[in-house]
Amino acid sequence: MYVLIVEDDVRLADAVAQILRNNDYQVDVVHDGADGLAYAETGNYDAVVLDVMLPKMNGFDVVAELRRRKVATPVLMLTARDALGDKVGGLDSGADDYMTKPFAPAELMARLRSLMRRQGEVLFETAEYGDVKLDLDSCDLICGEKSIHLGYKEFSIAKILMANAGRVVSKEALIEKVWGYDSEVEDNNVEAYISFLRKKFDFVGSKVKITTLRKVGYRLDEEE
Amino acid sequence: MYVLIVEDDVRLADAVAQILRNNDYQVDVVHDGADGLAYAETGNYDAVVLDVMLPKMNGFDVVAELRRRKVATPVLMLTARDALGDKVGGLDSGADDYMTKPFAPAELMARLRSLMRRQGEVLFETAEYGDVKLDLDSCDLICGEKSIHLGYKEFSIAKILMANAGRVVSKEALIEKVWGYDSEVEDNNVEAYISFLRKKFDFVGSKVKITTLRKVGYRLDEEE
DNA sequence: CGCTTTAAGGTTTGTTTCAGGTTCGCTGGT
DNA sequence: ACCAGCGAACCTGAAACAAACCTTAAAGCG
Repeated sequence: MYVLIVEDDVRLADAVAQILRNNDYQVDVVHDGADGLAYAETGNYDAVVLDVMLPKMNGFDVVAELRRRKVATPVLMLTARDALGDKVGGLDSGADDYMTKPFAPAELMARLRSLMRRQGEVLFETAEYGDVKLDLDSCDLICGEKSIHLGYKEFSIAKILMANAGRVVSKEALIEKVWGYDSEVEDNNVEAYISFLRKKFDFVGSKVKITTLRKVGYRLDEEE
Repeated sequence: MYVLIVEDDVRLADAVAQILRNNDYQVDVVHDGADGLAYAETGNYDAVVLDVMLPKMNGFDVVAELRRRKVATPVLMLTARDALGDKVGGLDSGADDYMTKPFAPAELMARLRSLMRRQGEVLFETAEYGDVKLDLDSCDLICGEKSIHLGYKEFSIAKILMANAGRVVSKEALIEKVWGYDSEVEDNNVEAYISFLRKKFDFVGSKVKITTLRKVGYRLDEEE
């Protein structure tokens, strides 16, 4: 479980980090909004703890931008005081929960657990679907005895498709998550990778297929 | 992105419309509750901004009626003053958010964005009428065990018909919503799609039929 | 070198058009 | 009133068309 802490007050940041580490979380800490956004954007965290008052970019803007970029990582906002305005602003801009400083360690943990549980229902964490597995370390696609290596981009796409198995993922979503929100990649690029992936799914003899939904996107399905 | 504004104060309505247009939304404005209901009911908007105090039919009743008719378009209610009663009433009757006048343009935009984002995630994944369902992700028409894929245009038309099930939809309305308000499409084109759709409704063995009303339009009906 | 991107031609699928047929409602004659 | 006949509106299948997508090869790039 990875958590990102974005908090400029170093003492508080350390304290929170300590609490989380004591509860067996992996923790990264950054100290301003711009860094927070950059880190969170990777989508590699299971939750983000985000202060409102931050150098470079305030917490609201960070969340808002994250959401705009279709990063769904749950965000717990910290605000200095019980300012109702902050609360409204926070939830509005896309945060999932909100907590006033100071707070008890137990409350922090409770809220975080709650957030991650909520997400757990929706997002697959296992890179596994049907008869195929995705080795998240080595980027190998595995099915039974056979396995084949995936390039990093192939791998990212496969991961996203598997996380949303059975649901449709649009080309735009793939581009945004794999290449970044403002990239100039052509649709054809995605198509090429889909083609590669199909070949590799085929090679390992999987029953899982990528089906195309014209004008809509792609979806991972299991052949019956 | 289409937004409907229902507000009897013409100056305010214009102001709001302007704000939205500046943010690249398509905006329609109507000035009383009855019209508001009629327009919103089409299901063709991504959000509705709805005043509480309205001629003909007040905002609460409009939302309540919308929800009763299974229209899930998110609604942002406007109320003249910070009357707590209004707020409770508004959220109670099915509105998704609530804002007091006067308000800052930025706040309006923030709340609208938040509403639409929320809609993107959770809102009905399927439209439903009689014994048929429309999978809004995969564009499949489903009835019992059978299902069949719809092309994008077919799908759009089916969606509009289902959103207005039991009511008549004119050919012009269909053309406007599916092809755009200034398109040069022939009526026959719509007729062709209606034909396709009938065939597919038939294929899945649905009891739902598209009935023609000469010189008027089409309507979705359930065979008794 | 392996991964990524670009380019080009081919394939499929959804869309539009067209032509002929059918239905419906109106009109005028009985 | 009734019915025949006519034209407008509508239906539908086939064929032409266009857009989206696939695939492969080859060119970049670290």
